[in-house]
Amino acid sequence: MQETKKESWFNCDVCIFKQTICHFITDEEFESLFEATQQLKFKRNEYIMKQGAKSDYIVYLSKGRVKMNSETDSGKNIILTITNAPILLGGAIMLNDSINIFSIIAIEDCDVCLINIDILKSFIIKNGELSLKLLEFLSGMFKDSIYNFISLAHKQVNGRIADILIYLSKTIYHSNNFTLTITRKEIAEFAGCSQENVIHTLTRFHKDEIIRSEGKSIEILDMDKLIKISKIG
Amino acid sequence: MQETKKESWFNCDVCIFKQTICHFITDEEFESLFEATQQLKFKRNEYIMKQGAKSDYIVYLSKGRVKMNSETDSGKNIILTITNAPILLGGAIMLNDSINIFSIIAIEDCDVCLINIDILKSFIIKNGELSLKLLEFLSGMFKDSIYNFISLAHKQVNGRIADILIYLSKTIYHSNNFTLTITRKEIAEFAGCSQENVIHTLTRFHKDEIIRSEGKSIEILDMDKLIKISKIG
DNA sequence: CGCGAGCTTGACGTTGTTCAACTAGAGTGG
DNA sequence: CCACTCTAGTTGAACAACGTCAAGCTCGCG
Repeated sequence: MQETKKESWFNCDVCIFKQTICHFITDEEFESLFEATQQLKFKRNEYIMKQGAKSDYIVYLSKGRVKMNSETDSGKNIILTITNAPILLGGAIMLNDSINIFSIIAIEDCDVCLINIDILKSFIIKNGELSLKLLEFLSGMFKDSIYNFISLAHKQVNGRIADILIYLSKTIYHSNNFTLTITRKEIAEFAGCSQENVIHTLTRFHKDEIIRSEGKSIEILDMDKLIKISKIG
Repeated sequence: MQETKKESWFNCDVCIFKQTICHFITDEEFESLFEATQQLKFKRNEYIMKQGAKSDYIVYLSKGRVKMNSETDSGKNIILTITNAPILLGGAIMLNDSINIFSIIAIEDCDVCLINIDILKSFIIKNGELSLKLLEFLSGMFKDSIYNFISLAHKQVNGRIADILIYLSKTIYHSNNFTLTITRKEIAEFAGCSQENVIHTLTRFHKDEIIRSEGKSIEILDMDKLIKISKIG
C-alpha cells in the first residue's frame, strides 16, 4: 500500500469517473479535487475501507476486484457482494452517517482513488448534473447486494451456489471459464454457508457435469442447467 | 385507494419532505411539484409500488407502515425491511434503471405522496443542496435492508427473531409493549424461515419469560436477554 | 524435507422444513 | 341462534438440509 501523489501513475484521461462525473466540473475544480485525492495500490486482503471506522472519502476502484465484507464480534464474516473495476464505491456517504457498516477489502491487486467527500460535496451543491450522475453511480453499488440478499433469503445452498457461479462468470470474470481469485471459504461467506457445504455442492455439480471444477479453475459446462437450479432454489 | 388532488387532505405544512427537501426550492417550484404529485390513501396489503413494474415517481410515506417485499416466480416472499412514516422511499431511481426490484406494500392504512421523478430531477439539476439532502434521505432506506441482510446471513432463527423483535420494538412500534400489525407468516418472511419456526421460537421465548406473547400483542419483558440472544446468533 | 494454508471427504448431530391435525375467532347465511 | 366456512395461529412428529468435527490430502515455500 504505497502512495504516489502528484506524479500520477494512473492515467486520469481514461478514468470513467473523470469522464462521467468530472465531465460536469471545470478544469480548475478537477485540479482541486485531484489535489485532495489519494491514489493508492492495494494487495489482496488489504482493507480499502474498514467497518466501524469513519471515512471522509469515497472509493473509485480503477483496477482490480474487491469484496464488501461484514464481520461480527464473534469473528464470522459474510460477503455482501463482490465487484470489479471500474466502479465508484461509497461507504459512509451512502449510509447517512460517517461510520462504515461494512469493509471493502481487495481480493486482487487493486488501483484505487480515494476521493475526498467534503470537496466533492461542495461541487455537488454547485452542480446539479454532477450530483444526479453521482446518485446514479452510487446507487448502483447497492443493487448487487440486494440481489444477493434476495438469493440468500429465498434459496438453499444449491441455488445460492448456482447464483454465485453465474454472477462470477457473467459479472466478475466475464467468461464461462475462469480462475478464481477467492478461496472456497470466501465463496462460503458469500453464500452464507459452511466451507464444506460449498465443496460438497461444487463436487456434486462437477459429477453432474454442470461445471468442471479443478482447484481454482472453474468452467461452466451447462449454463442452462445452472440457471434452472438457480430458479428452483 | 382513492385520489383527491388539489384539495389536499394532507397538511403539507407539517410534512418532513416539504420542510427539508423543499426548503431549498422556491414557492413556485413547489407548486409545480405539488401539481404533479398524487396524494393517495392505501389500505393494508395494497401495493404502493410493484416489483417488475416501471415507476416514474418516488414515494413519500407520511402516515402508516409499509413492507418492502420481494417475491419469486414460485410465489415465495421475503421482506427486505419494514419501515414507518415519515420516510422517503425510492424504488427505481435508486436502482439505476426504471424497473422496481421489490414491491412496497402497505401493512397498515397509509397516507402517501407519489412525487414525480422527472420534475424532481429537473430541480436536482438546478439545486445542489436539494440533491445532497435527497441523497442522504434516499440512502437511509437501504441501511435497514443491509442490516437485515447481515442478520439473516450471520445468525440462525433464534437470533434473527430476536433481531426482529428488537427492531419492531425500537424502530417500528416505539414501545416494549406493542400490538403487531403483521402476521406470523410475515414475520417468517422477514426472518427468512418457516411460519412454524417463528411460532416455535416465540413460544420458547414466552416460556423463558423473555417476552409475553398473546396473539397480536407482544411485550418484551427482558430486553437484555433478547440482545444477548441477538449477539450470540 | 517439513510445515502450513487451502482443499476434500465422510460421519454424525443439530437445526429447520414439511406435513397433517387441531384450535380459536370472525364473518355469513339460514 | 346455530351451523358453516375461512383465516390465523398452534402443536408435534418425521424427514431433509446443513453445520461441525476429525482426518487426510495437496501444493507451494522456506
